[in-house]
Amino acid sequence: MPELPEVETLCRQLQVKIAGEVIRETFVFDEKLEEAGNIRACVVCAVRRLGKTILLTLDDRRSISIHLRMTGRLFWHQDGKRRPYTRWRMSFTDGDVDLVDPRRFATVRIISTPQIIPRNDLLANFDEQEFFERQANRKVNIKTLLMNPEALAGIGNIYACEILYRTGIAPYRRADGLDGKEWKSIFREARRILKKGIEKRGTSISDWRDLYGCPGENQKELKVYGREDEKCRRCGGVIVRIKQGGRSTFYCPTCQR
DNA sequence: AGAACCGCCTGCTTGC
DNA sequence: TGCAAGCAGGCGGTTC
Repeated sequence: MPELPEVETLCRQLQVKIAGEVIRETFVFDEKLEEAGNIRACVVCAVRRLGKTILLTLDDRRSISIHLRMTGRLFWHQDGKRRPYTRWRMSFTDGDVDLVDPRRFATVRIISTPQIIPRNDLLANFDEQEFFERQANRKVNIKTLLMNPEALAGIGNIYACEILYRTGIAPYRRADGLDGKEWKSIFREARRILKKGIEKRGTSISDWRDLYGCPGENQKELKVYGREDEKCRRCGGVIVRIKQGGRSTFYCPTCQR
């Protein structure tokens, strides 16, 4: 599933491919995405990432806001064909960008270009002070907080598990029980892991593919996610899986306290 | 106010 | 083998 590194990978590829280009037309193949039709002859001025949202700024003060949720993918092609589960299309002079999404969770909205950029993105203009004021004293468990898009942008289940493993913090710890040193290590490791994920062009554990259909390489870097009952690479203990807020959390009970 | 839970979706896995 | 039930999960909305 696309998280920050996957979306960043797509944005970089889109930047090269469509920034400055004209959207000739958009096509809707799923009535849920109806509002994303009728874009005609608009220039894509900029490609930006806001957390896991892809923002295409147009030349008419509007933006196309794309969120891939679980199984959404963007796919560049020049054959004009419609692959299975294609829900929406942007047509350019020399090719198309298709939204392919089997489960139909992905959203495409046409919005006024936002002027205020949130400051909860660890890889952008992160506001640490605001984070401590508004998030660090909450009673939720740290795993759930890491995944909360209001608290931190772009971190989903896979990267949340990996970040906590690398910091040695148990996922069930309450956010308000963490000390300054632990928060520091969360920020540091989160940045490191997310950057690594971008370098590796994302985690293709299930169906993630980039704009050209290529898998990423980051799945080889995973230490806990999807490794229930397997050995911890650090201590040799067994990785366990628990449920938090309806979602699977993987962690090492020995290394994470 | 803030934490927990629900619903949207559908392909894949599991169990009988 | 075949079919139904269960599972996966981001996140906005609702409920507790």
